[in-house]
Amino acid sequence: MDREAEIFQSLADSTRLRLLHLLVRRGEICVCELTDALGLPQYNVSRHLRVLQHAGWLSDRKQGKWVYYRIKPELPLYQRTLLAAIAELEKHRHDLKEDAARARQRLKLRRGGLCCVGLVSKIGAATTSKSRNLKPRKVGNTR
Amino acid sequence: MDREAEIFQSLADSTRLRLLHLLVRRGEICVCELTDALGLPQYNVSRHLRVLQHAGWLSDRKQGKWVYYRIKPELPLYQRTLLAAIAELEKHRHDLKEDAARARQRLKLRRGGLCCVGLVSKIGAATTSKSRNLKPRKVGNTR
DNA sequence: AATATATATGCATAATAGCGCATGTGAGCA
DNA sequence: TGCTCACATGCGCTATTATGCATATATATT
Repeated sequence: MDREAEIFQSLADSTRLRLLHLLVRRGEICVCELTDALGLPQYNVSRHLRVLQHAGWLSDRKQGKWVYYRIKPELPLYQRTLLAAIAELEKHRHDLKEDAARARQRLKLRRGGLCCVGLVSKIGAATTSKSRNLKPRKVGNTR
Repeated sequence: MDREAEIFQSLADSTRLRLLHLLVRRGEICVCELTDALGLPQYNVSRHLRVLQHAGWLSDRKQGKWVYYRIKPELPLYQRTLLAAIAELEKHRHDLKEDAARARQRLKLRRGGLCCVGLVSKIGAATTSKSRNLKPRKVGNTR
């Protein structure tokens, strides 16, 4: 598969569209926030992020235990056009609005720019629960 | 796979990007013309066209033995934005320019709006050769 | 040093996609 | 009526992909 087909391939998955959509809307978001916003297992989110990054969409930044992802700045025009199409998708898909709402709530919990400092007792967020890789309980309805 | 992921999936293939690109540029084109422009076996082109049509990109029109495909008019905004991205791709991919050049030559041969009237002896076009489904000999260089 | 948390990944499996080949279908023409 | 041509499709094969589970890695924290 050539380069451009790979880029389109990276968009050919509902989870990845949801991730990109959130990153387009909200800027830099860490994995645990994305995991909570989407209500999917962490390993799942992590792997889809890797696909998106490999396709050239994302850059990441490690800070402490967390990894923040964002849309790579300076994308070629056709990729920015594709992102515009994804943003436009929100008008067709209610689930993207729900993702955005959950993300908004989750991002409120940041303290000093950090994504989840001492959240365990506060909200019982999925990724900070005791059991590892437990499918997080749904924050809202997930389609 | 939901609707939008299916639409992106339909773009995640090099052959389909080439087909869409030609249809965006040239309007209505019949299968044999597309087959010659791409230099691929007819059954291959036919199947990819079906995928694109199923994803909602194309409408077709039968005329005699031929089937003409074109981009469906009145696509939702985000799909038109996607087509804009595909058109923009030409600046990154030389092969799309080559497709366009071969298509231009092939479309010149139309007579009275028909795609290939009595072309057999004239150009020995791939799809009009004696043997069925023989891989067409290359019209130009095909990557 | 031991433990807990955030993230990534190896492995097995099931689902899917593309391709080549042969053949079916339907229209036009001799 | 039979043949040819344009197009479509069923079948078998192979390659790729998504997912769940378990676990590795790395960075705090105690």
